Amino acid sequence: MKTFSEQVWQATKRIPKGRVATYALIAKAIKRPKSARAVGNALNKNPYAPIVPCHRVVRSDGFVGGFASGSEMKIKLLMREGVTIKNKRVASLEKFLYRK
DNA sequence: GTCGTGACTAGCC
DNA sequence: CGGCTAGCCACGA
Repeated sequence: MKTFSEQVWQATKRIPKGRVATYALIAKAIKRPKSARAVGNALNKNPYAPIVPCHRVVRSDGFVGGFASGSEMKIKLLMREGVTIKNKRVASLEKFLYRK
């Protein structure tokens, strides 16, 4: 058990390619269902940029919030992995949502 | 030890 | 349906 942030990064790393997860989902995965905000904070500071697929984490409404590297880049990456993005939002989020 | 901030969410109007 | 408000949490100053 390390810092909250590290748990977030680990949870994010296990997201399979072609799938996405929401901040709330990550928060729940690390036993902190109400820390969705803190989750976003952790990813923002994430020192494992190339290791942690933070681009696979979106908001609960499927909207691709802001990203350290730019939302546009993330969207491009997601689409490349097979995720459909529409107007900066994940189309059929439930379809691509990663469920444990 | 307290305050302010942010990649959030759900509820209300 | 769209916009706004309040509640949450972790972290740095």
